Amino acid sequence: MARPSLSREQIVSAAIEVADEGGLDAVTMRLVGQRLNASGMALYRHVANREALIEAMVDAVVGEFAYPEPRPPHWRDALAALANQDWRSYFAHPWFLAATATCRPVLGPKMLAAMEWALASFDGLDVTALEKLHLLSIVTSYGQGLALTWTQPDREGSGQYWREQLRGVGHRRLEAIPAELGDDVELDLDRQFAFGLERVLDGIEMYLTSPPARRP
Amino acid sequence: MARPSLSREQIVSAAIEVADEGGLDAVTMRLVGQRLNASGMALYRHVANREALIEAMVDAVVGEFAYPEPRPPHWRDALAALANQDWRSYFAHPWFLAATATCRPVLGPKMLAAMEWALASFDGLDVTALEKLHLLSIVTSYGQGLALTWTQPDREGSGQYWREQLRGVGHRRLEAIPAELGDDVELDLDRQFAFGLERVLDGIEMYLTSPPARRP
DNA sequence: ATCGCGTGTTTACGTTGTAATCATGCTTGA
DNA sequence: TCAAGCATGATTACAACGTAAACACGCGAT
Repeated sequence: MARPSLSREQIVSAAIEVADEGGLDAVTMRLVGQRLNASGMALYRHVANREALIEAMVDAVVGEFAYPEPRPPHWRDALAALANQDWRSYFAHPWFLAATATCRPVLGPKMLAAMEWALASFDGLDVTALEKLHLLSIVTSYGQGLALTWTQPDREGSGQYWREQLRGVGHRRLEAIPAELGDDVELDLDRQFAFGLERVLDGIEMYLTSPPARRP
Repeated sequence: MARPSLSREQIVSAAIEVADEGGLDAVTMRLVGQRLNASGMALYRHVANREALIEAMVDAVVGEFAYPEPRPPHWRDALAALANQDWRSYFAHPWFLAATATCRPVLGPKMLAAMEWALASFDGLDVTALEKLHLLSIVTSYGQGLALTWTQPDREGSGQYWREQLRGVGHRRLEAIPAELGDDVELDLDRQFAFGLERVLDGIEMYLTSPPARRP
């Protein structure tokens, strides 16, 4: 058979590059193909359709940076490392959360490996497997939710947009919000994430250290 | 002038109906217009473009259900009410989070009113305005993050999809996940949310009851 | 050598967002 | 009362999209 000049990984990598530069809307079959000196239709030999391509992109990003090995022995350090890792990924690929919100959940091999790493953080603690899953999803959900709102605007006006919004409208209506908030919204974002992460981990720790008999 | 037969609110409402039935992709200028017995181009007299329409849809949903008045006196009850309210909205309009992930953040009048309600929950506590904002965003982020993954798949196979994924692949690779997990994933979702919410609120309470001098 | 099939290309079609242009009829100044 | 003006919606048109269908090519097996 004619030896293939395109591979699925090549295509997914090229698509990720396109998305990093131009956003999810720029991930066009023709554009991704063009980056590989191929026609847009060539991609369909390796990918079912555009949606499947985006799912593959999501799974590729999940496995792009591996969690630290060996895993920190204490569950709190492990979950903090995981949360920070995910957080960086969301901003390295601002289209990522929009992709997970649009396509149906991806449970690819990379995602499974990540879950395996994460769930093992609770090894040795007196919790059921289902509780492990729920506690883990608290951390990941918090990070995803916070990043969801803030990964998008960076593409254009960045802080400018928020400064106008908060100053113009908010200053009159929301006396509770300090006026200087708009200034360093993006610089504070990492700090805000770290702050909230500690609260979330506190809540989990409170549960883990409570007597199992008193748990709901 | 010819009296308008279309209003901006009508258009936004029709678009929300279309999205509820067919998802965000179904929100087409022509389709929304058709629901109002109008051409697709007619919408452009009241809405800048499709993206602005979706932003208007987001703000409309934010204000669709008001938070309970009067606000529960204890901050924990107020935040729990807020979180449950948002949670219901995400599933009433499964396209909502995908819209916020795609468009840039919406800070419309409804959103500002909601933030005002929420921030007042912390009145009387010894926290700065910025801390109020951060604590609030922990709760909202957690809810958004958890819903982000789970509002999408319901459109098609629902639990079927997860059952296959978890059973087929996960059963071999993820011994930590109980096999019966896939059965009642969706029924347990509300319970999972409530469980995580209590952990998050515990973490916030731990912060609020700690001496202000020892806070970071 | 030749057959078959895996690979990429070309062409084509329906749908999308939206710019440009037109048709219409209410509102307003005289 | 009546003509002008303009806001509103309809029509037309176009580039770009996803992708189905048909094609051309060339290596592996026979």
